[in-house]
Amino acid sequence: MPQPRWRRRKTARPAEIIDAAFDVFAEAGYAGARLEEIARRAGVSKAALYLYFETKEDLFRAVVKTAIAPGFERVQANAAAFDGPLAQLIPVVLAAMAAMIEQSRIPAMAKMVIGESRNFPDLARIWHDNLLAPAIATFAALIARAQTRGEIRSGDPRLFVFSLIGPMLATLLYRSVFAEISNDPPVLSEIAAQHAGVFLSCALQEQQPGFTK
Amino acid sequence: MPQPRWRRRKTARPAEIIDAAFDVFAEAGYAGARLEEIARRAGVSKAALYLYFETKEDLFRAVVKTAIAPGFERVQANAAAFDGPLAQLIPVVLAAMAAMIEQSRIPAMAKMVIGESRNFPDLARIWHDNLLAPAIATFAALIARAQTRGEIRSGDPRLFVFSLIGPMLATLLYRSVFAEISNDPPVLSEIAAQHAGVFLSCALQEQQPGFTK
Amino acid sequence: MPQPRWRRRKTARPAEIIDAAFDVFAEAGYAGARLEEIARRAGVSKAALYLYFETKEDLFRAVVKTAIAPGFERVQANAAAFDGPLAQLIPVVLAAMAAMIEQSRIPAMAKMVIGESRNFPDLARIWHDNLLAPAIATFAALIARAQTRGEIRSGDPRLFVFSLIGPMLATLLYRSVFAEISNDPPVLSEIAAQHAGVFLSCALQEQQPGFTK
Amino acid sequence: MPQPRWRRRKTARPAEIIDAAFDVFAEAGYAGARLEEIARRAGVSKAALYLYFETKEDLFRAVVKTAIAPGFERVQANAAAFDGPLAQLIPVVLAAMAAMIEQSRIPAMAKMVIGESRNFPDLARIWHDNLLAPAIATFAALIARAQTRGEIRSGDPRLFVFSLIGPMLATLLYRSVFAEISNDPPVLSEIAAQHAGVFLSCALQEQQPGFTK
DNA sequence: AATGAATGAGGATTCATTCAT
DNA sequence: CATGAATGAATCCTCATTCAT
Repeated sequence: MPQPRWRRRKTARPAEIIDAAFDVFAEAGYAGARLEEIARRAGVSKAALYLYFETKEDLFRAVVKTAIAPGFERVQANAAAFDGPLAQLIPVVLAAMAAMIEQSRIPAMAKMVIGESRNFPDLARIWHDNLLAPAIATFAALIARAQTRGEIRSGDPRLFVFSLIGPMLATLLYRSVFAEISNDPPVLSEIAAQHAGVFLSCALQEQQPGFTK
Repeated sequence: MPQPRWRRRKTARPAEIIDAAFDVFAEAGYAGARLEEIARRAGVSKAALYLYFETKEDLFRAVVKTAIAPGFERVQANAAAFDGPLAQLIPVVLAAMAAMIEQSRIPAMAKMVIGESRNFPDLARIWHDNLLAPAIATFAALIARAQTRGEIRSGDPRLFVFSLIGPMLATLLYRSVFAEISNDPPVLSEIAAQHAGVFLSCALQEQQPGFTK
Repeated sequence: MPQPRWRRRKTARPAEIIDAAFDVFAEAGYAGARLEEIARRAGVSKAALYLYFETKEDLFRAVVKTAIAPGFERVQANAAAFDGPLAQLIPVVLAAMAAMIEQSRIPAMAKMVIGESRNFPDLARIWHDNLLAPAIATFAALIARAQTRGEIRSGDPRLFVFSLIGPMLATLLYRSVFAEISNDPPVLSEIAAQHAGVFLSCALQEQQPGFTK
Repeated sequence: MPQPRWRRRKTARPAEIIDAAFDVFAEAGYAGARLEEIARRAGVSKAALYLYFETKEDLFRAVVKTAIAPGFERVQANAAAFDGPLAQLIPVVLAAMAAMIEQSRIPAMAKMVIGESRNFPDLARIWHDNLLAPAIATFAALIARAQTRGEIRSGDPRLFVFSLIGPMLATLLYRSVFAEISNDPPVLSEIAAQHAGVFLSCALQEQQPGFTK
């Protein structure tokens, strides 16, 4: 009589279920995910899911909300607190982001948010308001400050943010979409390093003619 | 004096169906899409879909294959044929891509491919092999050549492609995911113009110290 | 190859389904009724039910509405049109009602309406407004007229309607509730005949003392 | 100084549960009733119900059996013991029944028995054998005796019982089915009073011709 | 070629009931 | 005695797919 057939685990259960659900949703999308499969992976019965979540949709929301990566916020906070020249910050921040993303489930999560945004606009809003908007604002502010200090050429700071972050997002998606297909997909940390160089090139280019639109 | 208009439909039907299906798949994802809705929008009966496509999956494949944007190939071909300095090509190419994307259904398509890649690995492969891989190869070759000419600093050309294209992909996804949420989403053509400047900064920076990792 | 596996019977189907549903609902009550059983008895698949009715509730409503017996209305109309002395009308009307009820499904229907009235207040209202209220009003008017003519003693006409109809309702319910139990349940037509005599006794009693409240 | 109040509950529990169950069954019918709701109203856990009742069905039976109104038996006993003229008894008995019913849960109970009789024939039998059959027999005997005394016209005594009781049953059901719908439903005590007069009219009518069928 | 009608397979959800504590 | 946690067995409902016309 080693373990009782089931343990009372009211506290642990929701997290375990969310965990299992994350995987299933990530693999199959919202509509394609089967509650039975989620239950199986969580090691509970289908009915048990309903002890913790009202509906499939409710569970999905919980999954998405849970995954608003805390790691991301830390990186962003560090960046916001930095006061030195941008040229010192950028390589560090990009490397930190790369490392954090690589060991998180952000890629799978990003795929889900992208794929289900139309069906769950409220979740898209949550991601936007809690994650993307603040991150963009933080970086835009850093860039704007750098511009006043003469470290960065003139231009729309928000667009510079997309210039800065975009390649990492592209890499991340490329990897997770074509994981099984491309035999040597780009590595996030490498893109981070090389792109930091590209981005910072523009720092001293202000006077150089010929490259503005 | 027969019914020529009715006759002619026979040829047009598959395309009309694919067209309607595109919209529905784009809005709801593969699993969430209802054949009934597709039929309704195509103006035919549900059963009629089966005259042209064996299964829902078959129709989805047709949709995705059809959407491998021809516009994209043209832009890429133009770029491949260009022989001048990269600094002249980049702004033109990015602007062309922005224009082409803005009036195409590529954003919706990208969302679908991203969202369903795990369920349809063969489609992911098709997109990869027919669209992304050649595009990346073309640009990587251009960059490599520019490097030998001393126009671009040293570094992995494939990664430079992500540096070049990533911001546009990020913008495109941001727009389509947060369309209803963000009140002034970045404009693709503007990102194209400004990012061209950023990217090309590195052309002459080779000797400048301090920005490599 | 005698009969095709199924016949196209779009027109007949809804009525057949309602018919089968009536029986099942009557036997098991709303909640206890199984759509599978209804489908089986109607000779269709469960899914076919949904071609004609949106939900189980919808089907139930259709059943109840359909059963607002047209026979009843005829009897009532005849009664309303009659202009002779009440003593001639009553026996005829009660006999007609008994005959009509005996060959209709009103008893089963009444059981259902009684049992589910709390869960389907709108249906209770429909029965009330379309069947009971008019019937009560008709009879109350007849009795009121008879009172002005001196044919019926004074008293609340609506209450007289309950005096007149109540025994038949009681009989009808007794029969359908205890059908399998009582070995000689009262017969509706007999109650109708005998009670007509009882009710009309009061016609000439007006002057007799001692029985008014 | 133990916990006497808590101890005492053990005895009270079953009755409390039956009480709560009565309400829920009355509101939703057997199938529609949720054990969870019953438990909630009884202030115990769902599992606790199973300490006192084997199954839902078992609990339902207990509810129905418990509700075989003792008040009813008293009224009936009084009637059976009466030996004067029927004209004196009837108004008193009907008034007593009206009063008793109005302050009891008989109406709700009647609805339940009517609604679930087919699913619980044994309960229908219990109600029949313990309540209705004796009551009918009692009144039929009274009427038969009155007939031998020349107080009541000839006719089937059992049918006279339905003539006598039917209007009250009709009123009771009308009130409980259309409680929320009819804005001035008939009052039981008034029907009792007025109908007593109607019924007794026939006492002295024996010789009068013209009202038999 | 086209479709209205029909269905089988399957999915989310509910609920009476059990079990370990 | 009492219960929170868990579940198996339905049950309603959906939808891709088929078939007779």
